[in-house]
Amino acid sequence: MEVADRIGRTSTSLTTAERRVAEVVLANPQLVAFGTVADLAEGAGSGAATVVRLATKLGFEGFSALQASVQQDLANQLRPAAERIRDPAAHDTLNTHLQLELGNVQNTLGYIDQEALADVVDHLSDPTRRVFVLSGDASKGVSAQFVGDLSALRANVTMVDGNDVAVRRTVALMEENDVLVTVDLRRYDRWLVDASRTAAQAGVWTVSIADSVLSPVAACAQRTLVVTAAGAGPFDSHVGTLALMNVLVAGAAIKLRGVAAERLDRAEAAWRASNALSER
Amino acid sequence: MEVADRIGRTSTSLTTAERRVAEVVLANPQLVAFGTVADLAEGAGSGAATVVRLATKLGFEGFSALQASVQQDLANQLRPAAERIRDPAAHDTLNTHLQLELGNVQNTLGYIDQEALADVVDHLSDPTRRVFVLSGDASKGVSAQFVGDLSALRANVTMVDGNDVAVRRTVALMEENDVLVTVDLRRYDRWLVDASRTAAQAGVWTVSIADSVLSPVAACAQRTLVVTAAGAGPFDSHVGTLALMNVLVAGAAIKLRGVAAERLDRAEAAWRASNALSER
DNA sequence: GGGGAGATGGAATAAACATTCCATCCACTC
DNA sequence: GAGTGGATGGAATGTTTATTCCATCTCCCC
Repeated sequence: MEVADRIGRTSTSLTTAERRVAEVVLANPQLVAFGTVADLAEGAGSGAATVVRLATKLGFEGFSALQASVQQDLANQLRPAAERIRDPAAHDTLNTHLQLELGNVQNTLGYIDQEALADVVDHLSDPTRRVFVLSGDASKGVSAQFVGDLSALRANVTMVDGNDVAVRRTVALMEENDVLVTVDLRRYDRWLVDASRTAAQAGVWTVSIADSVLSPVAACAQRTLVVTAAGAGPFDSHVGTLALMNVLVAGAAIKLRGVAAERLDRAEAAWRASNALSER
Repeated sequence: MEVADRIGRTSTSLTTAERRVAEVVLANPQLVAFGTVADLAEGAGSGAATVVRLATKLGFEGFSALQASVQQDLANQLRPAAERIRDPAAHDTLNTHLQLELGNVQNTLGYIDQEALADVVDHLSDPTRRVFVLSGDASKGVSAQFVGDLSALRANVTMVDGNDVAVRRTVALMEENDVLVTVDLRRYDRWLVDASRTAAQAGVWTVSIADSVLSPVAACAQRTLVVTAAGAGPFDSHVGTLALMNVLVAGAAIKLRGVAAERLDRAEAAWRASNALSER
């Protein structure tokens, strides 16, 4: 988007009112394309003159030129995606990734077992149960993301991590009422399979997030959620997995509404207090 | 489409010139939405008065009303899946997520600045440069995933983490030839902004992965990659971010082909040796 | 605390525009 | 072939809109 580029390049030299206008332009381009200077000014809570000043500062002849640019962008966006894809030297590699990742999300969320999903969400949002997450090396990052998000909603969510000994100890200490989430794809890590088997035998309720119902972890899990993880590079893509985790977190958030909201508020307050906030 | 309906209903009573105009309206709605009476008249090879007469004949107050109607239609078509989804009480929550995440991937990879992308990949795959990744709290997981994957391809990839002091020290020790990747969305963490600013001032080549070109980190970065992170739950979704990171990793893998392959082989060998592998 | 430079919004101005009116044209009828 | 009805485009008109200018305000520096 031409306008976004220009805003990015000019962003350091924008005044506060101009920045407000720029934000509206980015967030609500239709207001620029279809509206007038006054409309935009009102949307940004600024004067009309500021809008025009921003337009010229971005290198346009005036508001009208800015508007024309946004209109062209939108017109491009309106063209069917099929047409759009082939024209601008659509770097094949990028397009490959796009198709691949869209497929990962589509296949992961599209063919999910809804009953299993509901059951898993139920278990994850039961505050009397502790939740442990066990991840293969390749998916450690997304699993950490999952643990982080879920921790914001409820207590007692733990990433089982560290060396082999630490993992064994943690697993040995799990109880019947606990929930274990294992995340492991393709080349399965032996230690993870062992650990989850041990936990399952101890009566821990186990859900496996895997790339196949045939994965060794799935065998000893109460529920299995299958993800598609096709990657274009040397690694599997965890985009589908992360999308699934977002569904789980969102589901838990709904079930935990009261508790979760309070937790989020407290976290928010703490964040504000410790400054953190950097407006500008 | 409201306008199409009206044209269909009125079609029998249209004069030839009016019909010509109506055809242009249907075939090229952008001309109506973005253009003027004169534009449309020229497009249809008719006079301006005919255009206005058609508008009133269709039951609109005048051309302006017709234009507003077409604009609304287009705006609906344009509204990102994010918004379109939640308004009609579309209580198919899973489908909501699906559309949302597809939109995140589509918008993140679809509108990326290819030049910036190539430049970033170049820097990430330069083995003489050290790579540091600095992430906001909310995106720590996906960033860890990124660091993990990139580490498998090349040496000297570090997640800048720990307490405030540790971060400051690490940043202070960065050199001109280093690369800093910052990942921060919306409610920006102050310490991260500060740290990246410090690094940028020290001459470190910085790339910002952010949700807007106006993000404070983008302001002090050489390059900015913008991601779409619409979330249905209480948190932003990092699915688009992860997809982008996969593109970066895959790009680096290609550039680093020789070195990376050797590293991957060594890792593979180590993994096999320490057992790990559990075929079954 | 006082002075100055830049930022900001409101009002004046000029351009663009939709709308309306009217003269012309065309087709059809008697 | 002349007359009549509607259709059509060009020009006048009044409104909306972008633009420019300027007074006021705010923040920073001395």
